[in-house]
Formats: sequence, structure tokens, C-alpha cells
Amino acid sequence: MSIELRAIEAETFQNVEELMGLPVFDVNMCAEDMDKMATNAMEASNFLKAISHEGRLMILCHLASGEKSVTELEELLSARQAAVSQQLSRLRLEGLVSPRRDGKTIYYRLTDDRPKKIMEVVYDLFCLEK
Amino acid sequence: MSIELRAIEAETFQNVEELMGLPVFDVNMCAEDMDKMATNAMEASNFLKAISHEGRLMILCHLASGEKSVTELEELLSARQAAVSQQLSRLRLEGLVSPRRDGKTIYYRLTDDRPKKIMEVVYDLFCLEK
DNA sequence: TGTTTAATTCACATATTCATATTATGTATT
DNA sequence: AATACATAATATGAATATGTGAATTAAACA
Repeated sequence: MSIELRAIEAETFQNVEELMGLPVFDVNMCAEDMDKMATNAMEASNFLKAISHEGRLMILCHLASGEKSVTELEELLSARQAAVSQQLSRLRLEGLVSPRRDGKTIYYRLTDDRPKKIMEVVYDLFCLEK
Repeated sequence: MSIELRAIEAETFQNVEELMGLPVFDVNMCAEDMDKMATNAMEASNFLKAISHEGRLMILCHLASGEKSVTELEELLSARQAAVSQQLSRLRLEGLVSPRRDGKTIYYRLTDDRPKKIMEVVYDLFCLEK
């Protein structure tokens, strides 16, 4: 059976899923839009690599409820300052968090809601459905 | 300022976001539910590590439109057979894809819709919003 | 200025990931 | 059974990621 034939079957199956209210990829996606995915795959995988670290994931999670200082994160994660700082620097380079200096301490916050969007799903998958 | 005080401020800010219709973490999440996140952080980060690889991401993307054989994936990704097989084995161990043998060829499909749920967001973030 | 606290950066050791090559296994065909 | 083909499993080395402790920068304050 050709790839194309089964792709059509799959699309039909996706419509069924859609009728059932299950989450699906956009039906139109895996045709020409697949190119976009391929083009952006590296960028997307870099983003995912950035958040696929237990410590960094928890940092983002804690920052989701508001900005925190490095010391606070240090306590929240029970990790050494150097380690936390290095993970923050990785997230900073990736543009996911932004620092704000107030006197001696530096506060970090989420730069935008991209991490939140992913973490909502992650929380849904790993903290509720079980 | 204590962590607790700013947490309350942050929660208020989240409510504003919610009113504006922006996606937010569940307001109740970052209290006792934070524990769940910490407990499941390793599992979640393992999952994210599994999908945060350009090749594996594309495999999952292609499988989202229906099952494919290893040879088909080999062509779709323009990758060597050994490489595709190894990435499939990683995804298999992680439980994200399942094999089905039909004669000589083996077809792979997504085990459940967890990858889809994440990829919908990833697609949204990296293929539309720009 | 000297000291203290907060955070970053560096250098190193260890661990993990990845690509490639090689070998093994299962299935169909003859 | 013997062969060919598709896929899987294993081994190796290179590259990358991670945590640790020491050195460094920056701000506050006596």
C-alpha cells in the first residue's frame, strides 16, 4: 500500500477522532504544513531540549507562579547555587527567562508564555491523568 | 519580600491573564499541586528528552498522520536505516510508539496521544506564530 | 576602603547522547 | 535448507551535558 493511500485513511481516522472530541493534530497539517515542521524542527527540538531537564522544568514551573530570586530557586530545588545559576543561564540564552536586578539579588521571570503552554500539557499528562 | 507574599500577587496577576483569555497554568496548581510536579518531574523530563530530538520529533510528526514502515520513515527523514531504527528503538522503550509486523516490514504507530498533545502546542509555537 | 552577601563564570571530572559500523534476527522466496 | 531482504541489537568513539568547587564580579554597607 502506498504512503499516500494510507495517509488518506489516516486523515479519515483523524476526523473520527475529531468528532469524538479527542485532541488531534490539525487535519490539514501533515500535508504541505509538514514542511514547516521540518523547517522548524531544529528550533522546536532546541526549545524542548531546554525544558527537558528535571531542574530546568521545575524552575520554569516555579516561575509560572511569579518571579523568584536565584536564592529562592536554590531553596525550592534543593540545589547548589552554581548549578541553579547555570541552568538559569541556559534558559536565559534560550530566551525563556529574563533577569531583573534589585540591589544584590537578581529576580527571574518567564519571558513569555511559551513555557506555560507546554507545561500546562505536561502537567495534564503527568500530574493529573494517573 | 517573602515568597508567599509575591505568590499571592502572582496569583492575582494570573487571574488577570485568565480574564484576558490567555493560557495560564491552573491557578490552583502552584500550591500543593507543585508537589505532584516535583514528583513527576523526572518522568516528565524523560518524556520531553525523548521527543526533543530533531529526528525523533519528525518521526512522531509523521506518525501523527498514521502508521509508517521503517523504510518509509527512512525516506521521509532522508536518514540511514540504522539511525532511524535506533531512534525508533528509543521511542519504543519510552512507550511512545508501537510496532506491528506485517510480513517482512514493520509498521510503527503512536502508542497513545501524548506526543500529539505536545506536538499540537509545539506546532502552534514554532510553525504558526511567526 | 574593606567586608559581606548574591550571583555568575571557570575548570575539571563524570555521565549521557549520538552517529556510525557491525552483527544478529526474523520473514519470504526459491 | 539456502538465500535475500528488512529490521533490530550491540559496540565504539566523538560530542555534548551536568554537577562541583574555586575564582570572579557586583552591590550594599560599615
